[in-house]
Amino acid sequence: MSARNTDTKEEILRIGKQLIQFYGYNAFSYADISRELNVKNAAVHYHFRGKEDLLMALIQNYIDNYQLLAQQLKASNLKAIGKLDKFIERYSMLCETNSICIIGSIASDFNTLPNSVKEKVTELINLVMSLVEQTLSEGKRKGELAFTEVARTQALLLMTNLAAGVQLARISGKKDYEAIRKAIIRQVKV
Amino acid sequence: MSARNTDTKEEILRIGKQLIQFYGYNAFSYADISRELNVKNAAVHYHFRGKEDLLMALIQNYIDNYQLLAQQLKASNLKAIGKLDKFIERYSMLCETNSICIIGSIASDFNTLPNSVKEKVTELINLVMSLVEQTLSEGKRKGELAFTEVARTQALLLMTNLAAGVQLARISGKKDYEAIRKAIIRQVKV
DNA sequence: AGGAAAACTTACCTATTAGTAAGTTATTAT
DNA sequence: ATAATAACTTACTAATAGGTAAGTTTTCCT
Repeated sequence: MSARNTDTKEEILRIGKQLIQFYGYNAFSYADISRELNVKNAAVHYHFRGKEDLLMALIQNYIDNYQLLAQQLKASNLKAIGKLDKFIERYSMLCETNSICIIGSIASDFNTLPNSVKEKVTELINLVMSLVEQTLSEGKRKGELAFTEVARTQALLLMTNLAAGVQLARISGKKDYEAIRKAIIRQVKV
Repeated sequence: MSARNTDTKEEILRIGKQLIQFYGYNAFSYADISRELNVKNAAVHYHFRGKEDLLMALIQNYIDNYQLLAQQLKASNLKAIGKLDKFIERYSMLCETNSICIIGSIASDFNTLPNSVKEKVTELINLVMSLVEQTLSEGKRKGELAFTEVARTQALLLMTNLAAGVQLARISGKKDYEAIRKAIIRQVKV
């Protein structure tokens, strides 16, 4: 038999993330994951009892990841624009692969999800929103950014531009995403 | 037997639209429709051979609807802000029922759809985008609106704010949508 | 009134989905 | 070395999905 893969669990998460961002939560199955990993679907169930548990772990992964980003940005000596760039870059990468952000993907399927997942998504949204909002308001305070809306509203505008930007890019092309990306920066530049 | 319903086809479209906006394309089945209509699922297949055909008809419905709106706005003597309001109102109504726009819903499932549907969605997007873009540029020309981006980019920003706005509202609440809606207007007001 | 066409129902089918119970193999700790 | 545990596979479910063929009922047209 082939050598045992000790990080199947992480591989499942990696593939699950890819699938949800490319096809959507209700459009992929455990069979898709097990096929790509060359294991049986029961192996996926071993690591994540049900699809709901996998989704929960996936969202938690995102939360951990954004918490890490928040720390890194705090520790860095980047200006506000640089910090926003680091954030926006993630969406640009999604766009490259015709994928959409997990928040947008889940938002579409939101009404089919159990409450536990809904709450976890809310946690993720709150984290991302406060990261963007703080970056914006701190940047404004330091004179590195300029905008007229309150920081929270400006963060909402920025977030929705990005989230729907990658969605739209799938349909009408990547140039539209690029136009949005540049306009976002112009909106907050001094 | 009960009286025959002669507009089953339109009812199917109505319910299908509701389901796709509330649950998403890959999360509803013909059984959901037939149950609500008190017919058998074969009856749904009689009117729309397959799910793909139903989706096509649904998108065509939207196209017709937006073409009508474009005509109505052209024929009206509303100012640009008033025209935008008519457009935005549609999203506000979606938000009220925890629904999202069909474009956002389909964008999430885009990579699972056959090419015929993809092309039809592109047609819809182009129509909506040109409606918004024209309203914006005409408003600017008449001095009723003011913004610094080119009209096409401003339309992209507005569209993405709305599309993701209703998505976000599902998760973080309707107040966020309201904040976005008001900010959109401020962005283009003279 | 009678026939054609429309609008269904009945009764299937096949594929897939999420999931489980029980057994097997490999790894680790003692 | 061995027992426990982790990481699987084998071999199933039951439910649902999307779909079809053939028959029945209703409506429309003449």
